[in-house]
Amino acid sequence: MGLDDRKLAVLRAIVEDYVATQEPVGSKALVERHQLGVSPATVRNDMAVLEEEGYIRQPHTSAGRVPTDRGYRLFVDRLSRVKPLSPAERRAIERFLVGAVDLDDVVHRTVRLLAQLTRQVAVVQYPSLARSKVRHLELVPISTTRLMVVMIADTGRVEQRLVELPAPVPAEHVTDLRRLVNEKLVGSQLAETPPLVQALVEESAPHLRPAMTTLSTVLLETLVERHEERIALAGTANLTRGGLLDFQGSLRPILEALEEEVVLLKLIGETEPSNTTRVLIGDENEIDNLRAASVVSTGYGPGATIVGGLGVLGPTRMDYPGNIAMVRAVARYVGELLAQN
Amino acid sequence: MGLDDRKLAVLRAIVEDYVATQEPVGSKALVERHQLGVSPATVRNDMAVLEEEGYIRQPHTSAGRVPTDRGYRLFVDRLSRVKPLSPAERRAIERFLVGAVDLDDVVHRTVRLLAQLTRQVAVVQYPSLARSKVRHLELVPISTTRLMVVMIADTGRVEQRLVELPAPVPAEHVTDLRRLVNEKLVGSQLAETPPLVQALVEESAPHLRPAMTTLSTVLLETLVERHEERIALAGTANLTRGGLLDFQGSLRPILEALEEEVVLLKLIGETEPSNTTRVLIGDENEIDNLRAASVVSTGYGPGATIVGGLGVLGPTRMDYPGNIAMVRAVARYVGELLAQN
DNA sequence: GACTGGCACTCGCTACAGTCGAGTGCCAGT
DNA sequence: ACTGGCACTCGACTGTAGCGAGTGCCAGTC
Repeated sequence: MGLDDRKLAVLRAIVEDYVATQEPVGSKALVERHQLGVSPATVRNDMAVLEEEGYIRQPHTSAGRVPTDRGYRLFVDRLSRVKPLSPAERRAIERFLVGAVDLDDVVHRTVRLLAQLTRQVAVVQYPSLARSKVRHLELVPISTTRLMVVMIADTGRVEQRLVELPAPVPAEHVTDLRRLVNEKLVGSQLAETPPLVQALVEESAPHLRPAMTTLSTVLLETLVERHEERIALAGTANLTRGGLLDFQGSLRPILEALEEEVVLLKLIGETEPSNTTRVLIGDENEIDNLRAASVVSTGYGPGATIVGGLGVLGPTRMDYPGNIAMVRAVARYVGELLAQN
Repeated sequence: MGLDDRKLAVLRAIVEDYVATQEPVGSKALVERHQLGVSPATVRNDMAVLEEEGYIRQPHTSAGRVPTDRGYRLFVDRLSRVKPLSPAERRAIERFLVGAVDLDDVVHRTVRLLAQLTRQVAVVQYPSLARSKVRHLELVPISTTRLMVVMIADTGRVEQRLVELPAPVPAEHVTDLRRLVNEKLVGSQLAETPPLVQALVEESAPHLRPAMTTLSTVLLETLVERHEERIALAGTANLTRGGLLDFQGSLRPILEALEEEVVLLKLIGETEPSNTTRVLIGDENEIDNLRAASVVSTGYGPGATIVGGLGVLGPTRMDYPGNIAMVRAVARYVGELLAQN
């Protein structure tokens, strides 16, 4: 399988042209627009090889070539040149993110920014609770048998939940509970909380036992098990660009997938290695509904740690180098923002 | 202008058939499917009148008739018969809403339920802060110069915000601040808070003044002015049903509009009169992007008070009676749920 | 042996003509 | 006031033809 340099150059040219024009690209157009230094006929031969190897294909016999998922993959892995952000883009990022007052605010601004820059659907995961540390736990008595538990994480996330106590608990006891819970849990990673919470129940004085027991149940339930992850989404209108040519005519499956938090988490939440950008192209995607889409995602967080993921989703025919650059840049800025916190 | 009973019956039949089949309906089909008791020719005469009056129109000369926005309006106002929920639907509502642990949970379940029942896009506004009363304000010291303010509303909503203090404040002072703020504000409607907060600053002891001042600014800013309203959305995938025939072929403007919180609030947030369902049909909509859509919305809240709005959005060609019934039913159930709180 | 020019061929796209039929408007008759 | 009948309109569909982009292949050249 000789994929010499020129064949690779041809593939790169095909991808770039197709992404730009959205139309199958033929041999003649190719030599005109790129300095390949050979004749159309030669390019045709190369194309035949590329097709045989599965990197490109013909929509119909008398049409130009279009990259396959495999072609995009090769392009992303070996052929794309890094595309530096324009000063305007750089400025847009800075301007957009200053003045955020809130974690909510940061996340919302980020997701809108990403959608606007890439002109794709943007997804941002809130800092994962599992990766956060407890900064403070507040117990607010609502009535004698009701307690509002508020957990503040070091990433700025705040979760709250109402607790129904089995029996009335006087204010002093609440103070005790608050002290105990904070002593034990503050500073610990949420994912490692369960044994600590367990110990808390066992060690607590008899008169606090019942309250502490229900409290612990709720803590575990809310903070560790149940929908601990949140997601923000923006730019769905961008799916309609490219007039139904992408996504083989129906946005249905895409929109459906975007409504499932679980799916989105799978897409951008799994990004482990920092500094790396993950690119999923078409079929590589495990979610059936998204077989016609590509995802560019990365992790973000203060400094080198990663507390969540963010990324964009669009047609396989997307500007990979550009999107990768933007996703990276935005992730870096958000990380810095969180570090200042 | 004679719109006798039969003409109205004809209009109703046209609307019902068109909504069901999505195809222009002709005179012959009409008399076959409905017991109008007259011949197609007579119906044709009636149709001519209805068209002249602007209730229906012909997409092209040799096609059947289609209702206009005005026709739908008349249908909704005078012709539609209430459509009682099926037992299955009733059960679905109940099943869906029990087991909600949280306000967040209630809202999310509600919006998904609505989307599923109506097969349209569903929108639910979180209980409006402006209409809520303060139940408790908690001040959590994060460091000596940072305070987390947590506000718990009687509707179950919880808002928090970080405050940067101008100078370090010792723990005892925080306790004082907490007491003062709660004494003054608990139980008051949020919309009426500003003067109270103002008074709070003026009345506070000199040593608390600086802290109270910044605190008050943040309180006003977060709770009254800034994005006090939240919205949940579901069922956007339903827009793709009816295969691009609705919305004249492009979902673009609709999706764009749905991303703007402000727009959605305008749609469902304005619903004042309880017990009433508001129906906006096509052009009646003030938002240009939504000129091809209809909105059915109503207010909800515990008992007779209204704390927020909810509704559905879909093509003008929608099942108005059904959607009205469902929106109402869901609003009532959610109200009951909130009342139990 | 690699590249090139030339040529025959494929096939989707567009335009055009013709037919079909659903649906209409109108009118004379009951 | 309603009805049956009839001429008419016009979109949808079908089939044909011509165009042209693009290909594959082959013989020739460096």
